[in-house]
Amino acid sequence: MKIGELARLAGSNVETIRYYEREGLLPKPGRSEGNYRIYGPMHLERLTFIRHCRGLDMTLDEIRTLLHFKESPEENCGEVNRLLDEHIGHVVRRIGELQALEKQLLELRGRCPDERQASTCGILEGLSQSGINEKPMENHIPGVHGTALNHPKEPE
Amino acid sequence: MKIGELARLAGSNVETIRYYEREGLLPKPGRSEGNYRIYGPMHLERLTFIRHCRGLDMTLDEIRTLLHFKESPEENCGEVNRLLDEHIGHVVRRIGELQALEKQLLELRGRCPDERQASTCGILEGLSQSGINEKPMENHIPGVHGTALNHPKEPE
DNA sequence: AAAAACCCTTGAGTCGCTACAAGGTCAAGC
DNA sequence: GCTTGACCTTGTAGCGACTCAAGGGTTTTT
Repeated sequence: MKIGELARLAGSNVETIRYYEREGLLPKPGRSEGNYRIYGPMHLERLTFIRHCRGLDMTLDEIRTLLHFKESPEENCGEVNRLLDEHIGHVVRRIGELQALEKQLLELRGRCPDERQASTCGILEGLSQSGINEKPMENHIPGVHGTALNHPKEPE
Repeated sequence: MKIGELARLAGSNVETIRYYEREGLLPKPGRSEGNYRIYGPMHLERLTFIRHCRGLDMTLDEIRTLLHFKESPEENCGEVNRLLDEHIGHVVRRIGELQALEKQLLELRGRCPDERQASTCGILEGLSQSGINEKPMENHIPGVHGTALNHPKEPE
């Protein structure tokens, strides 16, 4: 199958597949006469695996590790377990951080219950004051904006 | 005051301040004879405001909007309230997503309670199967890895 | 045979910074 | 007066995980 079909089947998109190839996550497929990438079922399985992992918010590096174990069935999977435990720890910590953030935001929101002149808006006032705790973040779970799974865009 | 002192007072760092200036979030300060940026108290207040907002995981675009209202005290602050409500919505949604993610990860982890050969590891097996829901994410709150507030690095 | 749809490569852009390089400026100490 | 070292300047490259655009070639459909 060609790259477009693979993308459809895996719910991915074409650029992402080529990106994974560049990154060494997907093996380079064979080429057709016209220099098109030709994929087989194992490519689909591997891509699906990767997308599942990304769906679980793992980094490409973590996924690389997991793929290594998939390819070395005789090895001990203890590291897989550890990787997952650590990842779960990140998620749990991130949830806690976001809950603290939510509390702060709700408190801030409460300072301006109605619409008024910006000069007397309690929210803007609150943001100018101190007391907002900045917390260091040493894990790899992003903040509030962004980076979700990117899905192939819907036809319009 | 010069940029280094401003950075210290705001708990930011020098490069970030110059970056905000380039991005139009901080007004260009005056310059000294030696072409140094010279800041006043209002710059400090403004930078502090920005850092607070970043501490609440707002994007620079959202912050731009809020700054606009700070500068137009006669305007109605309804949009400020809406912006905050929307932002809270993002956070709440993201928490829900991460909780679902945690559940999935725990389930997955349960499939391999001990260390064994990778070929029989229930985790790797689970990741190869379908059934992992990829959810579209239209808000701007990142997933599990990364993007926290960047803090000036500690002296070692 | 022509048009549409697909594919190719290359390179740049996204966000919010961080960090480095190469150099200019300035106050203090010897 | 000269060096040291802190501070400043501009400019550039890098992070992660893609995404998109330009400018072609190939295949499929009409």
